Amino acid sequence: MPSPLGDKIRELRKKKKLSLEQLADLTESSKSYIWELENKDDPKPSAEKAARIAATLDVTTEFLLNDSVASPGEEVIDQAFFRKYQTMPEGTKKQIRKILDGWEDE
Amino acid sequence: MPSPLGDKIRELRKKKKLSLEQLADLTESSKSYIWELENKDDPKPSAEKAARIAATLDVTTEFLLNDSVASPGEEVIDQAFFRKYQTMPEGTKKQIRKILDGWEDE
DNA sequence: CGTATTTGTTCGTTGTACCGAACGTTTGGA
DNA sequence: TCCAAACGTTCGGTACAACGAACAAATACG
Repeated sequence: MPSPLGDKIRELRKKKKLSLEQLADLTESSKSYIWELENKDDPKPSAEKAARIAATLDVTTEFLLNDSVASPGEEVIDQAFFRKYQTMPEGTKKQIRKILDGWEDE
Repeated sequence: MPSPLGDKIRELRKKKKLSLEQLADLTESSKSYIWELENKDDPKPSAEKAARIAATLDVTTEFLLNDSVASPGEEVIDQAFFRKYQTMPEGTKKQIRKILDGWEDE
């Protein structure tokens, strides 16, 4: 009795060749809990855990939690881009915005 | 003893002229819990609640939870930037992503 | 093969997310 | 001024998120 969230975590974890314990350590969790997230019926992690796990697996929290999104498609890539942009200092963001504003379509 | 998360929720809620009860109803929560999120020391909502609250307050989950993201003024600008980015053709977006990826910190 | 080490699974316990209901406070309008 | 909604606050209870430690399976390797 898996769940979309569980399947995504397992798949991404194996793609990164991580064991339950390794992912647990990287996300400040226990391996038994990671196992529960992957195998339990309807896991409901805290925002904190979900964010840590998503970050470690290089996807957005939205991708992990939103059941309708299957594979990291354009939408998810865009969100990852936006998340990265948001973490940048304001000065840098302003420069990037200028680049975007001046972009010539084609 | 407030928290960054609590301050953001309260501020955004009032900007939308919502009572605790109204926000609670819109987010499938109780008003006592919304109050806790706004006023307790270090609130740790589930990913589910955080996402619902962020959505009805028209901000990203990232903004609500990430303490380093500062003012909603900046956030609004960022979201406007993101909306513009999203309208661009995939080829252009890819170029912009490359620029961002190669950006040196500081 | 054997067995050592790594990986995955189970389970009892504990802290806390989240709730409902009662209580206190502010607001407005008659 | 009064009071009746609307709003905010407090609190005890409950379900379950998250953990640690012990057990089982799988893998590595001589």
